[in-house]
Amino acid sequence: MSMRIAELGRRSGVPVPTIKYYLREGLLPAGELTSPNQARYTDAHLHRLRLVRALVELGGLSIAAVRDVLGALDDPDMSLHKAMGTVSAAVAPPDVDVSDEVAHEQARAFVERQGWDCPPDSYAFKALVGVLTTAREVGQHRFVDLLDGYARACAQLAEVDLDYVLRMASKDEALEGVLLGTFLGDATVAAVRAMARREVSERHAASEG
Amino acid sequence: MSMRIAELGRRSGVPVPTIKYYLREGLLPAGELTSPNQARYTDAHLHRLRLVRALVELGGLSIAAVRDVLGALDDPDMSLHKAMGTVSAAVAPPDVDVSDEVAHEQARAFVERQGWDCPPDSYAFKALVGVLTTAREVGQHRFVDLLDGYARACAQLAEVDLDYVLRMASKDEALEGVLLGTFLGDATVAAVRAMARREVSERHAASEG
DNA sequence: CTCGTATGGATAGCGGCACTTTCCACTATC
DNA sequence: GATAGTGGAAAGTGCCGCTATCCATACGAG
Repeated sequence: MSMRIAELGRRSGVPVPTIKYYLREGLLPAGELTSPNQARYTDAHLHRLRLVRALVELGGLSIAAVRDVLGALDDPDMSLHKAMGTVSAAVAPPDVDVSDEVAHEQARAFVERQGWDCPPDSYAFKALVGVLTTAREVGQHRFVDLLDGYARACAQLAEVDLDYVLRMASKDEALEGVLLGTFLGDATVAAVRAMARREVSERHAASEG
Repeated sequence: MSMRIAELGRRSGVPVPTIKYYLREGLLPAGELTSPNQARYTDAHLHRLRLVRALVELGGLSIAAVRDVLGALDDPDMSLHKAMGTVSAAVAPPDVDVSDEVAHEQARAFVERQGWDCPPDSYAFKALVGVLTTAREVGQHRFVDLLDGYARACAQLAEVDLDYVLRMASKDEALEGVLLGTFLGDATVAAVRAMARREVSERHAASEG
């Protein structure tokens, strides 16, 4: 279905000037020009626009990060594996301090213990080192002991995620599934974790007396 | 140990003007005045300052949100339960759209299925509705099917977290543990999840051929 | 005692970012 | 032919997390 910019705005809930801004920033492909100052937009534009908003609002990504992620999505040579890396890069805070030797060693030992193959220059590894560094700085010296418990739960999460992606019909769909799965998944885990913690703590309080 | 503002800055790595800014914003209690323009700061200030940086940098909280969270920490009447609510509120994006009836029903049914007691006006519930709404908007209609799998993993995470907090000696320590556990935990889960996903997808690729 | 440096406190300024506003010549539509 | 909408460019806005500048005063080495 074809539409003009006003309808695109109405159907997405995004103000027209903002859509123009996204077009300018390359987050949205230009519409098909029918005359020098008239263009038509399709459902694909609407879909992409909703995707942008989801990344910005739910994922909290900057405009530049959204551009990177969408670029990966549009790249025909993009594998699922590489796409995950791009997403990790986009989510990661720009400056993680990786200089803490102890935290680095804790992370390395953890990865080894799990028998995982995660290179120290990957974003995931750096992110973990950053967290462990922070934990040490704020005096949570036992925090590192939680990692193995977390790993078991996360492995379970990964199985669930993989199953979801494998049900996708096309590669393009799977790519978008991975991308969204990461953001939606992180947000979902945060929410469900809060619910579960509440539940577990109440159960504990009840059993105490 | 007692120090002046320059040393506080040096030991925390935070510029002195920024510390002054935090003092102004009420994120850090004033030092003890020894004369009209001289004050002394203690290790408690240093600890608090590191906490603030962790919340800002790792948790991505705004200054106002940090103030709320720290206020909860300082409140002598604060229970672990209430503290969790405050933290959830601080992490939550300010404006979640909860008007999607279908998403709301999906969330309600999920909570009921789990046998959980999570009121629809809690931040966790609203956050989940927001995620499900977004999932629907971007066309991930099967995303809701992941919830039960996530719930099992999150329950496991919650057990691990609870165990960690129960080992804390004092209530104050436990409060700070809960607070930091939420932020550190979310960041850790994101990082470990990325590692695990990578691992699972590689294992799958290997078994395929 | 002196003099350079540091301090607390107040006020103003800055840079980045995600939009918004304004303008224009032009076009579709009523 | 009047009115509203359009693509495109450029400048402006508001917020936020600092950062810079000042000042009267206080410390601390010599």
